[in-house]
Amino acid sequence: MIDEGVVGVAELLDRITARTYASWFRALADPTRVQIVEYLARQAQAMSVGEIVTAIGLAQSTVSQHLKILTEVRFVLVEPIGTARHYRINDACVDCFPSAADVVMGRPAPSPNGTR
Amino acid sequence: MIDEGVVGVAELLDRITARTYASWFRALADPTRVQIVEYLARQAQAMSVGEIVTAIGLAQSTVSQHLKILTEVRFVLVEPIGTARHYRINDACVDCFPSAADVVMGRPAPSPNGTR
DNA sequence: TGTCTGTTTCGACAGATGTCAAGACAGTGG
DNA sequence: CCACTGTCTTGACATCTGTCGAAACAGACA
Repeated sequence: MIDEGVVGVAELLDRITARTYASWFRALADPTRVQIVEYLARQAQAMSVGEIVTAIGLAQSTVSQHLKILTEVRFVLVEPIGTARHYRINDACVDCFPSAADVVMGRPAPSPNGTR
Repeated sequence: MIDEGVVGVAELLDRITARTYASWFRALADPTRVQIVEYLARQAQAMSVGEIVTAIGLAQSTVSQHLKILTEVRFVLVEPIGTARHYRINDACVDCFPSAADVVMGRPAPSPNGTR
């Protein structure tokens, strides 16, 4: 996809792709969001906002804002349950995100169905 | 009420660790820095600032600022050569960064000498 | 209907960030 | 010594970000 050019001319990662990767990294560029993601990743089931707020210890509007950011990049998924909303980690992103890190850091991306 | 679970305990990732991980992700939370890292990762040798500036196409002071950020988290290493400074990717971080991503995303970290 | 309850959105504010031009700084070579 | 060259630092500016309280919103239920 990146298409190594002809001679040693090292082309740049195109701006669109770079911006996409950056948006993924930016989603985890805040300690609170790191805690939220790591917390959700360790839960067997989806958690309500109230439970996450209790765990994190910040204002509910703040946590809601972080969850919005995390859902926009689809690191976490949301499912409405009655009047509540339950959030859970997106297993697909658990795979694709470290792979993106590999690519940016110059390592071959792991095979899709692969023996990672 | 929060803890001592009937169900899973689910402690939070401590703030210090979360802040450390977040600082790593933040270093790549900008498209320009993603391009710089990916560019350096594809180079066989260390590159001068001037070469990087040419590749990136932004002001020299801007690139210098980004390189400072990347060296602070040690994603990039610098070696002075005469009046110039050459930057290269830090292979150790090429390993540790995707591993950190694994941890945050709730996957077991790859083994240190691992068959990754 | 009206009132809970759980959640999102809004408005505000301090602080961080990305960018550039201009200036400072350190080797190198005349 | 002076000038040149490559790089870093500074100052300025607009924009973005994290946080909170307050307000808005929507489903459940009396």
